[in-house]
Amino acid sequence: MPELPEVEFAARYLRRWACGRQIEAFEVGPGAQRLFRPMPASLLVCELTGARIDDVVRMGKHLLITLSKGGAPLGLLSHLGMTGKWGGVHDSREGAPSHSRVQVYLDDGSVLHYCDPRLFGRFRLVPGARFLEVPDIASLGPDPWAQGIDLERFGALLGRSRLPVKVKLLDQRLLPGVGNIHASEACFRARIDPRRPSDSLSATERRRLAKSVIASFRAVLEGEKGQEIVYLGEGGQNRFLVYGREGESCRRCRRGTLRKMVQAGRSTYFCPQCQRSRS
DNA sequence: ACCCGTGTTCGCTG
DNA sequence: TCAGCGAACACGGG
Repeated sequence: MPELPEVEFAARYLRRWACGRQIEAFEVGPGAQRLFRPMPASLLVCELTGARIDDVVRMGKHLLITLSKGGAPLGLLSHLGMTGKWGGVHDSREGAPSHSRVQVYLDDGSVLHYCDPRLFGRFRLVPGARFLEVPDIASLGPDPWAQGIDLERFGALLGRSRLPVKVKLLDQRLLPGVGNIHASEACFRARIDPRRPSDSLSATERRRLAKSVIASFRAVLEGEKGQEIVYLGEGGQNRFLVYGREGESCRRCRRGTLRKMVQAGRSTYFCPQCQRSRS
């Protein structure tokens, strides 16, 4: 489910559930070994058993669970892939949620379940506290939600690429946390044609795009009042402006019909009327 | 049955 | 060497 807002919710949820708790057991379900590659899951089980959870932070779409064991710091990176989700149950006698792949038994009797039907998520153990040196993390740009967007840097990176701007937005070195939904949403909010080459945007357009990314995140983060996030499908209604709305009339200009196209293998939604090449 | 997919990585090509 | 593309990953839902 995750782009930046969902991962932010997951971080808050985990923080509230597990901070200060000790891990009594860490179990990995059958078939879930691939979540830990290239490290054998058995090694993680060994390292994490008995560790105390200190904090949970988010960097782009990555979750970093910081722990300590015998006074030594330890980090567990969790990436939710496309279908990963964390959930807690108060009592270990409750049945596991569907597709629970990893179970973290805590010292208050509760259990955290990492659920991931497609197994696209990833875990990574980071010894010590040098989290920022992990290549996955080091290559990310500064987090746009936590740290704001550096327009200087944003402009320099866009100016160096001729990729369609919507495709470029998916590059996690730019604004980590932007995914396929918010890339479309941000282009729409900024009234920029998603096909425009990145280096063709004016300074004004780049500023508008940066603000639009934040606005798009904020719409989700403020819309769900800290509850369980419901994205598209299964009961949740579509709260996005263009994503998944092919064929509907544009809510802004009321003239255009929203279209769907494929860019670099991913769906892009846009309004051909108000996302024009100029201005 | 068939197609699609909120993410990332790998291998191939030009 | 590198930007760019498509496939692969694995499974549920429309």
